Amino acid sequence: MLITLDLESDIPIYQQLRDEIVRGLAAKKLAPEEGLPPVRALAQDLGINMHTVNKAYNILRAEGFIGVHKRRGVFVRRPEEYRAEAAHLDELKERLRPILAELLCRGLSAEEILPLCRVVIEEF
Amino acid sequence: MLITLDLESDIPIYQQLRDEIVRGLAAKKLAPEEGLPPVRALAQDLGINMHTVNKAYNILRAEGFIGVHKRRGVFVRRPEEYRAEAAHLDELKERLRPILAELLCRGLSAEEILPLCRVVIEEF
DNA sequence: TATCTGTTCTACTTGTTATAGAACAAATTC
DNA sequence: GAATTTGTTCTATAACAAGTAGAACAGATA
Repeated sequence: MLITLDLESDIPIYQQLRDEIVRGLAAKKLAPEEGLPPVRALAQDLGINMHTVNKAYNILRAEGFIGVHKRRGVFVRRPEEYRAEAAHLDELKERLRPILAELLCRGLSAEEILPLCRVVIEEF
Repeated sequence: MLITLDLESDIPIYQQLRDEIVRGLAAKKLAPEEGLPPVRALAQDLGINMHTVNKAYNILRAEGFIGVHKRRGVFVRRPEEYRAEAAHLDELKERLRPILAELLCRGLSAEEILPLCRVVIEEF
């Protein structure tokens, strides 16, 4: 799976890495039980620090997306294990709100925004 | 217009304030040409520092939403002056992507996600 | 036993966030 | 003209986050 980072971005590297892996899950480019690279190897690959990769992995684990075995390393959990619950939906709606607000007040209608969302979804 | 801030949040105060004002625009609770409170008064009202308000105002101005007169203060620009252009749409799609990806990989289909977006839009 | 895994620890640098106070320039009001 | 109100700019400080670095640890496995 290809991971792209922008080291110039004002989005933290660990956040970008976390987002890229979630994107891989959405696009089904990461299968359940599949192993992710060791923190040291991935850090080397991406040209970043081991601790930065570790931070991304820890967030993903806290979010339920991955699990950790000592020695076997990090692996993707099964989708049943991180299905959306009410709390997730609330938090995701909170994060959607400011973006949708900006689209609205920049003159787009709901009938223009929803197809735009569909396009983004279908790009995965 | 009511502005709510969460000083405990990990989202910076100036960002929350900026988002609240954009939300006010989306909800049409802020009319074009309407004046916003002076930085000192709003800071006092919200219990935050003047420079924090000023930072939010500067972001909003850079984004085209507000204008500044010396002495008359800060005012809302007309919607024609900040209509979405291609660059805006690209940036907003980028910001939507990780959220929609998370909804997808947590098991929601496009047919569940789009109505959810509609609900958020209709709450303004 | 040796090795590979994530984890934890200290340490340091850099940049961001938020606060504070002072002073400035422009525009308006008296 | 003088005083006032506006955003702006400056210096300063404290707290925190991000990223890097190196070392050491504990568990699992070959």
